[in-house]
Parts: sequence; C-alpha cells; structure tokens
Amino acid sequence: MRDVSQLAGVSRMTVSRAISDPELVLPATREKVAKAIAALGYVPDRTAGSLSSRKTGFIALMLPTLTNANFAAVAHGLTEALRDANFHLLIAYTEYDMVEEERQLRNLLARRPEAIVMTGATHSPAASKLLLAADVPIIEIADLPSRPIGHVIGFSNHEVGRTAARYLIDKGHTRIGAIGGTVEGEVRDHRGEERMRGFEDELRLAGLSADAVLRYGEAPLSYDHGAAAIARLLKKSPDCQAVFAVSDLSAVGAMMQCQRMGVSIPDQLSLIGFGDFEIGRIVDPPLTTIHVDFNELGRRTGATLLALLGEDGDARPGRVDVGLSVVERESVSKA
Amino acid sequence: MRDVSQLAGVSRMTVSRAISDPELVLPATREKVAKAIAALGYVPDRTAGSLSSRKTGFIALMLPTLTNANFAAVAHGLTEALRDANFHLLIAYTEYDMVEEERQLRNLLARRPEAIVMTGATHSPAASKLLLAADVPIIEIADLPSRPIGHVIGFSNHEVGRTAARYLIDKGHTRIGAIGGTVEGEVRDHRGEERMRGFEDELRLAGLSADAVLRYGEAPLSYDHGAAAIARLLKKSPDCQAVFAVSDLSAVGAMMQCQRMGVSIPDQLSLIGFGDFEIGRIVDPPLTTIHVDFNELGRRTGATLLALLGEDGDARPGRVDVGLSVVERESVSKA
DNA sequence: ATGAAAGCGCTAACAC
DNA sequence: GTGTTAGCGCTTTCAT
Repeated sequence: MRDVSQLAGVSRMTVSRAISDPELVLPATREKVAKAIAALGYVPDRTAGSLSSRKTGFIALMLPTLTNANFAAVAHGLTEALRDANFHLLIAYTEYDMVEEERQLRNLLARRPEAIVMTGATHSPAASKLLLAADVPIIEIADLPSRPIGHVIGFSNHEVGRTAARYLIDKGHTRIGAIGGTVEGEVRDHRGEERMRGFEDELRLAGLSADAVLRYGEAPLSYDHGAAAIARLLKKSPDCQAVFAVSDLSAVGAMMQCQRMGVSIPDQLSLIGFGDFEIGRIVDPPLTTIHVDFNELGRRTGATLLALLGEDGDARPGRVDVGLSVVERESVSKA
Repeated sequence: MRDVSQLAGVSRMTVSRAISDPELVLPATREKVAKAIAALGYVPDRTAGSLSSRKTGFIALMLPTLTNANFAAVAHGLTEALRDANFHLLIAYTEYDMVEEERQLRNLLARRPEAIVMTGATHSPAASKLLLAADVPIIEIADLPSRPIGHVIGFSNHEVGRTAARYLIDKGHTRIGAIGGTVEGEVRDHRGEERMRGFEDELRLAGLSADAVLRYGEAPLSYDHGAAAIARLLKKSPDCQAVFAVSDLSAVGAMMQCQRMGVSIPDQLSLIGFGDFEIGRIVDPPLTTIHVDFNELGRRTGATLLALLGEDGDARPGRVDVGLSVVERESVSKA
C-alpha cells in the first residue's frame, strides 16, 4: 500500500479511503489511486485491515457435513446474501460429532467472526459456554430449540416427523414404520432423531404401534443406509404398509432396494421421505417427501445477519419458523 | 492476552510461547498459563497472530460448486489432511463462471492464503496474472493442463472421454452418442467439455460418427439435465445403441427418463457415466461409470501442501496423475 | 478533502 | 527459559 501511495503521490490514508469509501475522495484523486493500484497489481491485505478496524468480515458457519445438498444449499444461499457486503463465510463441519464441533468452534472463534451461524441447537456444555462468551450475534438454524442461545431461523424437526406420520395415517395406513440413524455413539444426528421422535409421538397419539420404527446406522445417512435399513425393517416387520425415512437419501436407497427385492412401491409399500432432494423427483415412482426451503433458510439467515451487523443496537433475538410442506408425488398409496 | 499474562504472572511473550510452542516453556510455567487461559476463557486472536507472523494459516480452495459430491469430497479430503496442521480452508466457488472466478480470487487473495488450490486449469487472463503474482504455491487439481501455473494433481478429462468411447466400442457398439453441457455462454464446464472432446476424438479414431454427441444445457449438470438430454438425443438419433454421459448425475437422470419412456437399459440402450457417484451403485441397473478417486485427490493435495509449506526451498512444480478406472456394472451390454 | 500520529493483538528477533 | 523491543499493514481519530 505504501508503494501505491507513493506512485499516486498521496498519503496511505487516502489510498485506504479510495478503496474502502471512495465517496470521501475527490474523483481525480480516486483516479490516480486506481491507476497506481492497477499498475502495481496491489491487493489490499484484509488481515491487517481486520486487526485495525476490528472487523474481520468473517461469518462462521457450522454445518454437520458438506456432502449434503440441503446444507450445501444453506451455505449457498448465505454466500449469495453476504457476497455484496463483502463478508466471507468460514465453514466448519462437525461430521455429526459434538466433540469435533467444540474443536471446530474454538478454531472458528480464533478467527474472530462477526457472527456465528450454527446448524442445530444441540451443543456440548463447553461449546455453549464458548458461544455465550463470544459476544457476537449467534444464529441457530434448521432447528427450533426451546432454549435458544441467540436468534433462531429454522423449522421444527419434531413437526416434520409428526406431519409424516399424520400423512400416512390419513392415507389409511395402520402398520407404519420408519427408518433413521442410531442414537448410540458419539456420531449422531440430533435433528434426524427429533424427526423420529415426532413420528413416534404422532403414531402413539393415533393409538398405533411404533414397533416398526427402526434406528440403524450412523449419520450421515445416505442411499446405502436406506437400502440396508429397509431390508432389515421388512424382515422384522413384513406386514409393514408404509414407511417414513428421515432423509430422502435413505428413502431413495430404500426404494431401489425394494425394486431389487420385488416389493412394488407404492402398491405393496408406501414411502415418504424428508428433504425434497432432487433425486426424489427423478426416481420412479417419484418420491413423496416433506419439503423445507433450505435455500430460503440460507437467504433469510444472510438477510438477518446483514441487519444485525448493520445497526448498532443489535435487535433482541428473533425466532423465525420457515415451515414445511408435504410434496405429494407417487410413492404413497391409499391403504 | 495481556489479562492472561498478568493473571499467570508472566510476560505476554511467554503466554504466546506456551500456546504455540509449549516445548519452549517450563512445565510449571506452562501450567500457570493454562490455568489463566481456562479461567479467563481466552481464545487467541489469529488475525493478529497472522499479521505478525506473516502466516495466516489459510489455504484457498476454488471450486466450481459446493453442491457436487466429488468436489465436496475434495474439500473433505483436504480439510482432513490440513486439520492437524491447524490450517483453515477458505472455500470459494465459481458456479462455472470465469468472471466470478476472478472476483472470488481477488477476495481470496486479500486474505493472504499461504497456498492456492484451483480446480481446473482454465482461467481468465486476469485470473492467471493474479495467480502468477501471488507468490504462494499454486496447485491446480482435477485436470492435467499442458501449460500449468504451478503444481498439478489431477487426471486427464480428455482421457476419461476416450476411455468411455473405447469401452463402448470394445463392447461392439457402433452407433454411439454422448450427452454433456453446452459451450455457449459464460457458464461452462471446461473439464466436462474436455471429456466430450476426448470422446469425440476416440470415436473419430475408430472411424465412427460423432453426430450423436449432444451438447445441451448449462453447468452444473444434474438429474434433470440427463433426463432432458437423453429424450432429445433419442429423438434426434433413435437408433443410438450406447451413450456416454459426462456426469453420473446426468447418466442417472437419463436412466430414469428411459425407464419412463419404456427404453430398457442396457438391452435397448447402454449407458456409461463419469464420477462414480454413490447413486450410481444404487440404481437398477447399477451404473457402469468411470471412477476417479477424488478423496485421494484431496488427501494428496493436502499432503503436497504440507510438504510445500513445511520446507523452505519449495520444490519445483510437481505433476501427479491420479489416474482413472472403469467401474463395470450393469448398464452397458454387448452389441 | 487530505494528512499525521497512534495503535489493533499478536510474534520475530534479540537480549539476558 | 523468559523478557524486551519493534513492527506486521492497515484504519481510527484527530488535525488541518
């Protein structure tokens, strides 16, 4: 920057202003500076700028995993929303491991993000303490915690499960099952488990048995999980009429496995998923699923962040439920 | 940090050492410092540390998109490899747009990464200039450029296309087509196009027509693309026996579309994809595809980075071809 | 509208 | 093994 200022024949302060707040500089001066910058190929050092201004321009985003289209959509929506404000996303992922989450959070905090976005609302005590002490806006997303740390933009996973159960019940099914991940071990998907609980609760409310609700395999759940889980479930409960999969990926895996086993969907078995993944539209029959607008979730989060970081008196914690909807396709039949 | 040093009764320098190079500090002192840190909930500020030490601990990673399992696998492998060395990945994505790539690169450079990992080797002139001037190790991955900027860890996309063509030809097919993205507009997948070219070249080498090679739709290619493209292709070239899809996602979309149109795979149409995505193992029939170990690519890149950043005399640019292999499953028949 | 001085929170380099 | 001094490249603040 010193080089630029010398070449342009102005002080370094003027260069700084010409870059970050051009309005404050005479057009002629601005021009000279721009030329010098181009000639030298100067790229400002935001590390130094961050230290001085005490604004890093970082937003921390904690995700369970990168390899999930919906979480990627959140990251995507967020990035879009923040791009023009010149914020950078600092992404960390936990692999559904709370010990790892804490480690990652510490690393993130060392970069002094101006806000922290956490996926989910279940944290280790140490992580919660870290978050509380961070003194920056916290947003918990993709969940609807009863005791949130800061702002909330999400949906109720419990309600997802209940909605799935109600839908299947309304179709006249009575022998209803579900497939999801296990709760044992360190690696677990709390939000998926919440969907399973909601499902079981609604089943019980309707006086139906929850015996065919199967927890099997570790997060992240994908096609293989669904294939293996449905095989187990049908062995254990051969008379099952309808199944909820906590993730569309599992649902699709289950569908393919059924195809191989000669179980016709939806004639012999109805299937409903969660997440509205693109693949669900493509398979045959198209998958009935529960949709949450994750892109919107990301964009909303970005807009909230911008508002929060714009005004000084940070508004009191907000709570937004982006809701959910059933996408009726053809994988569920009437009983 | 000042607070920590006072509480521990040592100088700030000792605190710094106790954190970043504990060996240099007496165990007793170390202990005192650790206690003070815990008591105060102190988290070091790496922004300040970076400025002072001139090491940011950032590695820049430029990806076409986040929403692709293989690129996500690269990011994953890289993160794993770098985690223990306390490096952070700074991820940017271009959405297959070279103008955007340049913008993103400038933003990345402002964070002073210690190395830059670029996916692909086709950059705008301005981006190339930026890269050349960056004065940090550059690694181009997932490609095998003839005129690389720095290190290369990748595979030949051209060879992928040739291999696909050869495989189909060896099976006795003569009326062979392909589906990939368009080359028009700003948004394009150069590496996918390279695979298409390799495919065409091999077809011509065998004296076969490349008329049924269809370029349609913009990157990123996914299920919908495959479904739409195969419908168009079969309309245009109804006698087509075998098709290469530049991405497994397109291949799966094509497969589902064929199912809907009553075209039996592989009896009436053979299909080979690229990328070995998980879904390809799950569909029925399982998809024959060309596999590249993207996870290994990420890990290799991480290891190379560590070596590069470890030693002072940075080794001369290396070139690694991770190769490729055909995964024979059941979507290709003999003619 | 521009400039000068001070300092952000750390660590490199050198001293003891 | 620990402390002192100086300074990383910017921006804040205040002056002109």
